Amino acid sequence: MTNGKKEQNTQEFPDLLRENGLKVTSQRLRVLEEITHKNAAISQPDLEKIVGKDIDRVTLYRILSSFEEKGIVHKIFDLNGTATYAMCTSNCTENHHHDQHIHFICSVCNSVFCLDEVSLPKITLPPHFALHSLAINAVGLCANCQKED
Amino acid sequence: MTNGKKEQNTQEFPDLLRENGLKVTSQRLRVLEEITHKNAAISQPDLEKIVGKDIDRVTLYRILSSFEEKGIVHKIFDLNGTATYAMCTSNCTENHHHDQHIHFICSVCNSVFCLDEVSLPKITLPPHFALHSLAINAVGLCANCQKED
DNA sequence: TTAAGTGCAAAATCTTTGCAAATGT
DNA sequence: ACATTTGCAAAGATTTTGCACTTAA
Repeated sequence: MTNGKKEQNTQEFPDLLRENGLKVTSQRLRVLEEITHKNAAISQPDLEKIVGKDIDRVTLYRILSSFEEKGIVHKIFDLNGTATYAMCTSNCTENHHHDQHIHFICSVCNSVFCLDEVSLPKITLPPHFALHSLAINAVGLCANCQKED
Repeated sequence: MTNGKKEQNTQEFPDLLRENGLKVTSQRLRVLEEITHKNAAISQPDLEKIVGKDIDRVTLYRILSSFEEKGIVHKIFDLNGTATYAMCTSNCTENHHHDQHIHFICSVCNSVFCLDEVSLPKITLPPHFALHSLAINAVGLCANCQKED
């Protein structure tokens, strides 16, 4: 189980931004750090709490949507419909995401984990439905919350 | 492909409400009609447009959340994170939903379909994850939007 | 130097809360 | 008659927009 991060250390963030035609700013680096910091996807509200002292709320919105647009991060909605963000693993390009992995959402702590190593099932749809991608959310108890039962 | 409705005609709505300890009001009947009317789940904003003249926005919020709480409808988030609602098929009780079917979300018209007849795949999670339920969203083109390509 | 990015103010939405009036049983 | 439900007003939260100032390249 990973956070989907590309085994990339902090050093690589400026390159990541440049590759995507984005200027390297302290705010963007900070957001990248926070997103990769946790073992799970991070919600917009949580991000806001963490960086809110340093980064304007509006700027955060704009940074996150530009990251998503460029394929740097992907956006998952948790059980409450709250947007959460995780790094894209690979192959994600502008307006074309390949976040084809299962997400695990803990029903207790609401954490979102990207399960890159679990393979996607084959789904057969009824006639006249053309499948482009699958978004699978497995809901249950994460390791941490099981302990506390 | 169905809307998840229990083959129930309009006549049965009052019973459905009574069974769930809810009073039969014209507003609630109206919302039930609209939710079962379409072949797909309906979003809160769309519902609001349709019934907005007759039902207060706040009342709509309260009706939808009471329906969800009682297990009359279930809530799915579409690709934009917008709440959409569809009838529960069966076995849904207060605070315990069994909407264990795949949802198909059209990336063009954003419609959400409940695919009751598609069986759920088996997913094997990494150690220390306890699975409770699967929420699978298949994204692609629905029959209508394929025609218009 | 200059195009892109940021912060602040303000607008536009979306969602919740409190309470008096209306309604179903 | 009485508990629920509704509508309205208002508060609170979230998200977007416009614009002047700042910053990276």
